[in-house]
Amino acid sequence: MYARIIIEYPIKTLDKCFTYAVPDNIKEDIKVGQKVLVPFGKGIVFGIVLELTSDKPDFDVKEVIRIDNKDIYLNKEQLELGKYLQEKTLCTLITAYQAMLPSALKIKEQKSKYDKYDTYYTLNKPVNEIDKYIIENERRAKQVAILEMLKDGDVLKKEINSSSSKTLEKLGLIKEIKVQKYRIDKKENKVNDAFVLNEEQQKAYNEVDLNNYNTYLLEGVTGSGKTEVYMHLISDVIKNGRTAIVLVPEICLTTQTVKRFYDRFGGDVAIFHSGLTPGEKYDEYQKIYREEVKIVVGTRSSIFVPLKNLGIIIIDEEHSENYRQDSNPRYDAKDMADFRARYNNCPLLLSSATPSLEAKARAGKGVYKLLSLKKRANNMMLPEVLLVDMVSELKKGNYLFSSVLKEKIQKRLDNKEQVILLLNRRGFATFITCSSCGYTYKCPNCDITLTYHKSSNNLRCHYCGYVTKKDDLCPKCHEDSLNYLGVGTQKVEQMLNELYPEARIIRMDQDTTTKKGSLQKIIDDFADNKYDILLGTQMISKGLDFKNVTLVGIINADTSLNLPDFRANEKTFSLLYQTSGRAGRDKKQGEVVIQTFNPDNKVLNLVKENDYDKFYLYEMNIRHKLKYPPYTYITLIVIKSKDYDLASKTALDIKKYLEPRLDNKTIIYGPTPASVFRINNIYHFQITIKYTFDDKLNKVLKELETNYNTQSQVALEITFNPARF
DNA sequence: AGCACGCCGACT
DNA sequence: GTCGGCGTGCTC
Repeated sequence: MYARIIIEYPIKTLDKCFTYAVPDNIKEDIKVGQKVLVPFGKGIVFGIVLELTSDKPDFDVKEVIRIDNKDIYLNKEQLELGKYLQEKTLCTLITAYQAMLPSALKIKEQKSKYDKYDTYYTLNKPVNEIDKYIIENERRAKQVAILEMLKDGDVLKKEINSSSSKTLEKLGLIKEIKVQKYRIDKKENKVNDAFVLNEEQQKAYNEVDLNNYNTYLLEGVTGSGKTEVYMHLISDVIKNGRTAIVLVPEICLTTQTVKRFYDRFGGDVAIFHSGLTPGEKYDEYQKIYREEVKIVVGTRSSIFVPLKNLGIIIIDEEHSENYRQDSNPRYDAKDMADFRARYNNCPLLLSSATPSLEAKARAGKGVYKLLSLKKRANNMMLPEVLLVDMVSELKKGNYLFSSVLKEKIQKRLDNKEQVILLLNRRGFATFITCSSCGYTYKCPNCDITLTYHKSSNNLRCHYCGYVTKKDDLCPKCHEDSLNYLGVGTQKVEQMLNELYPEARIIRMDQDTTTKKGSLQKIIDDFADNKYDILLGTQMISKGLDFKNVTLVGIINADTSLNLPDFRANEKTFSLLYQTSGRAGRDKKQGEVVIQTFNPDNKVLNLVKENDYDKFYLYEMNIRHKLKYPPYTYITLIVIKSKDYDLASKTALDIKKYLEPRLDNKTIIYGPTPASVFRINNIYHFQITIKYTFDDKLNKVLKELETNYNTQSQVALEITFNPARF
């Protein structure tokens, strides 16, 4: 028998099968999808078996050394999904398979053993013998107590470990056993079927055909109870003996959503997100392999879990950029979900209050089936939105907070209600500029404006980590005119403290949430009313459900509008609309204050109207005129090199290479310096390809990669459908 | 990725 | 004359 194997090195030239002989001693155990150890060149490497065959090759072969772990392997569906991923993103096959596995199972040398065990004591003799011993040794109270306990069931060794237990062990009456312990253990199954869907939810639920592949777009206003619809569908799927995957953007996971799934489905649920340790992920994976769980709730990479017989895939907050991975392999979890839904002939449900224009357009064309929830589940009105003109506020001397917002915050504090404040800081951070000569600090490696950190009085590059200290005088003109420009959450927090010394304020941003569990703690504390004001960046916009929040303030609505990105409007609308949706989720009516320097801006006014459909039509019109997605597709090629001339020359060469080979309706833009031109002294050029239909593209780009990506001084990076550029 | 083979510059 | 630079090519 021979095995066709791909090996662990993610190199274009090794992206093919190598044939090895299978020795007799592992013939019985070897399976397609397994991780094996093989000799390769001078050394020994890991690989994955892709095919087993009896055909003798016409060249000499080496033998497979051993199977790495016969219980862990990629199943047939995963193997095919990996090939699809390779095809979609032009990565190597091994890269695709690596991406599908949690770090503990990756195809490489494993540093540690991940299985975790608890040691228990258990009876080692029949009960009548034990009873006999108890009667004969009545006065040995401790020993008797232990035996009586063990008669009722095994007990953790550490709870009863003593000289008495050791004696009993020596006598052979009791013994130790090891039981694998899951790091996350949710045994209790508090199935709560009591929740009844309202009319709209019921209608959406009825529309979903669980027995066939179809893609649905569930468009539901904030607070309309989309999760309840998922739960009911999943409940049916499980009753039919099938399984479910629910994808959520990172932030939603640490929050109430997961709790709701546990409350509803208990031990049937496994979770996956970046906050888990490798050991925890390993354990969750074990539960799936052993078919102990039926539902996986997790972030992007959870789409690869080896759940068998999928009955539904749900993608919550469908519009989120987080479903696209922006490092290799640059896949879109939605594509992967589509593959798996087809493979398992089950529905794919995309869901959002502000669907991506792509999804909404497909729903409009009937490619997706549209389900809508227009009312909030509690029948509350959507919050009332107020736009405040900051130009005139600035004249009154109100820099960060308008008088309206200040007044409304005070009112909430008086009423013991809570406030959420959003600091929209995308592409906008605290930086230092000289008001005399205009000097700004930039990173010497990356051409990026350095961000000022007040606590350490230094400046940092957020791309490469470069740090320098702030001067007292401007390094260029030597005037004492170095000022802050832009605001960070720390600055806003400081101002809030001055304005409302009695208010309890909690900040939620990168700085305060990096530690494991700290995000969860902030959310829990705020939900418990331990704070009055939650101040945060974009991360507060999604999925959070605090009943006592009646006011949402958006401090600077404009920053994301000015992004150099064709999706700036879409991102802004989604961010503001979703953030507004955090207000008034219970019995009290919510209010939203949006501060802007462009009060006439169309997008902001559509947020004010709470009207996604109008926004959709408005934005589609722009996209149509400018030939942007969803009317076209975009593919981005980034050319990177330490050598400026080489990078720019290669970029030009590539353009010349592509022009005659692509469809003549396809447009090639560039090369231009990439939005971040220099990172860590590596120069970035980019070429943008815009097309509606080009069946040659994938093939041509594949050839391009093989032709150009072998030069070690230049690297190519191809992204289909980039989230941003 | 690693390693070997191979053809041109400054050195004990 | 040799040591060693890293460019090209191969690994079942």
